[in-house]
Amino acid sequence: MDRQRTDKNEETAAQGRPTLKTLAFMTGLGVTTVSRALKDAPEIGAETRRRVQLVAKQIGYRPNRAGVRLRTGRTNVISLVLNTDREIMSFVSDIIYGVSEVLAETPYHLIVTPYSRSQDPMEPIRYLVETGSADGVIISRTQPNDPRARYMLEHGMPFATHGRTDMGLVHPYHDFDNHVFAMEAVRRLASMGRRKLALLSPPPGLTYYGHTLNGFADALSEVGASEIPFNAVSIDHSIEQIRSRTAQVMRRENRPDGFVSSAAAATLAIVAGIEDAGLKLGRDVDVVSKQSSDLLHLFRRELLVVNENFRLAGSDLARSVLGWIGGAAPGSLQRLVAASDVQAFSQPVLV
Amino acid sequence: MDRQRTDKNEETAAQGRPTLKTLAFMTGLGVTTVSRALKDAPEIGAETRRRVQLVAKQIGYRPNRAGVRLRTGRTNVISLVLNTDREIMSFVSDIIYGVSEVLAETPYHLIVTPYSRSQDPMEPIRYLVETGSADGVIISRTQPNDPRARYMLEHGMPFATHGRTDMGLVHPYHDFDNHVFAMEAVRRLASMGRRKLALLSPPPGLTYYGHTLNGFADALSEVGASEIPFNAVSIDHSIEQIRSRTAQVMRRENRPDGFVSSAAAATLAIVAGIEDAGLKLGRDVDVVSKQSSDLLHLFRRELLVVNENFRLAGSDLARSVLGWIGGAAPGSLQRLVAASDVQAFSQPVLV
DNA sequence: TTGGCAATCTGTAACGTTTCAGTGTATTGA
DNA sequence: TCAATACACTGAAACGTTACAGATTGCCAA
Repeated sequence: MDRQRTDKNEETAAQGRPTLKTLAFMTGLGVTTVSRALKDAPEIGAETRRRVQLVAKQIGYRPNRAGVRLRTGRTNVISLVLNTDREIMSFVSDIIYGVSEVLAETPYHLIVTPYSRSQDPMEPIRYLVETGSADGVIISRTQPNDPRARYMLEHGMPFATHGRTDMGLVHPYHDFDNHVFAMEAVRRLASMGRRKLALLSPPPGLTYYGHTLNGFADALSEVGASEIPFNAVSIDHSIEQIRSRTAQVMRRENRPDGFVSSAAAATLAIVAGIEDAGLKLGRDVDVVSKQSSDLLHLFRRELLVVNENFRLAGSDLARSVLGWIGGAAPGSLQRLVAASDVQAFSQPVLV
Repeated sequence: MDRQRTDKNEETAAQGRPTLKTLAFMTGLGVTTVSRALKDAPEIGAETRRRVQLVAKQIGYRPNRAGVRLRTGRTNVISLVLNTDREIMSFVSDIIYGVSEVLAETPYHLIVTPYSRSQDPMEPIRYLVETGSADGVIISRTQPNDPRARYMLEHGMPFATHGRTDMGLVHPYHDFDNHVFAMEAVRRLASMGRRKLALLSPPPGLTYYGHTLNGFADALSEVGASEIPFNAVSIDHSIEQIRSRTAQVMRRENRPDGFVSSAAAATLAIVAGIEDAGLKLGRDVDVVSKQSSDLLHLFRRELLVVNENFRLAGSDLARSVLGWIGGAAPGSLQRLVAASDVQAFSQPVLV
């Protein structure tokens, strides 16, 4: 009996990666005690606890994720659900960086769960919930009535949304105040004497489409400017579509003298369209655009910009999900980021 | 005995997610048989196999990842290792999309493993290998003598690199032919009468830095043009640094009349610098740039571009790692993508 | 008839972890 | 002195899967 036990432990100790059994053998304790000692359980003697933790650190013990997951059901995984064709480029990497930054200090891994044109957006969510592949989920392209959020709430899956919902259900979110953005943009254009404004909106259906539209409309009436309809396209459309539609609109009699654009890439297309029509940015028309990296001023110095920080969004979303998992009230994990002021180009300090 | 068994199975069947035990109970077979039947093992009767697979599909059975992982050591995970501050923006999302696209059709999940300024690039690699957190790894920012590749090769971890190494070791890679890119760029500039060329290179240290430099030099001597040194900056530098360095160089007596740029964002800075110096793109100087999305022509129509497809890189890298895991020879999983021709702006068809 | 063999199927153990239900020993209160 | 109790620790079982080593059956050759 004693011999067999010794054999078994030596066998274990000889293996590559240390496990609880290895630690138990080295400390002369039972596996249970070691497990408890590592998580600071109260019924373990202070000295034993220290000893175990010391040995664990020395030999570089790391709990086996599969073992923990099988036993507890906890995956230590946060899933970021992404639309792989619609999402605007640099946006995604920033969010991923932000999320990673937060998860790096935790035992959590980030898994990217994609879905594409053909698929129901619910599919990856159902997969995650049904298979229990993650402890928490981050979604974007949030809708006012978002079936994904409702589903996860019903199934007890912690999540955070990039953008708000409007279903009377409470859950963590991170959102940029697009209402204020649109208002400030309009006010700025108005202050420059622009009176006929067009909006290149977010994709209809998403929550911030409404916020943007309302802000735009509110400010229009505030400053007494009027809207030139431009709603056949949104920032989800292709560069070429936006460009040609802009050119079309700019060739009309009653053309806009100001644009508000919800995305930087789309702004490039708007400007191209303006110039296709033979008009000049800054003289015939001004454009206020959101951007997530500071590049638009290089493009045309006449552009007016408002910065939206997606890296911040990512880290915020990650913290929110972790908070919910950790037992915080979902209602306390909501954040609406104020839109910064509209910025014009200022000559950089040359070295 | 019989009663106990029945109880146990009924208990199981009542649970949320179906397991092999559930299937065993429903089919009246043993757990082992069910497991074998699902993976088309030869010693299972044809009818039994069909029956088990039918029931499994009906009740939506999905193998528990933790169970499989614990038992077999296989994680069904591919890890994409990313530098979270240096990587150029849109580049990353494209790669992720490409990888996802391939993994979506497999049982593999994609986990993003970040590392940042402060860290040793080896750290995430060691973590992955030591903890066995992934079955395969994708790395970028590859160096001629890359310790990460060597380490993974030594430890039997399948991987693929974005960019080649030059250590005499064979492993899968995906690379864009930057030698040809640089040559074609120089040739194009030469054909336009440009004779004094500057190169905004990739970061020194990375393998494709050398490829680019060599291609640039080779073509210079071929066409009899000369180089204006511009090697105090690389595409890893900040937009502002590149911009001011460019302006500096352009104000010199012996200024370049042509640029070759290895990245689109950097090209924006180069053009800004050129204009800061009071010169005009297309008249005083021409610029050939790589780009990964078709936006540079919107920026300045005089720009000449070569497209590099990072989404393709991603899917290629994913396929390579899977191939290696699946037993293919690593030497057969290498791909060098030819650089496409230099493209000038052509008026788009307006709708 | 019998031994052998192929064709199917099955129970048990193990992967590493945590939880449950203890076990043994010293300390306390009366 | 004895029971009660706090303290420190422990083995066994379970999570879901696969591999190993059988078990049962029918069939065929000798």
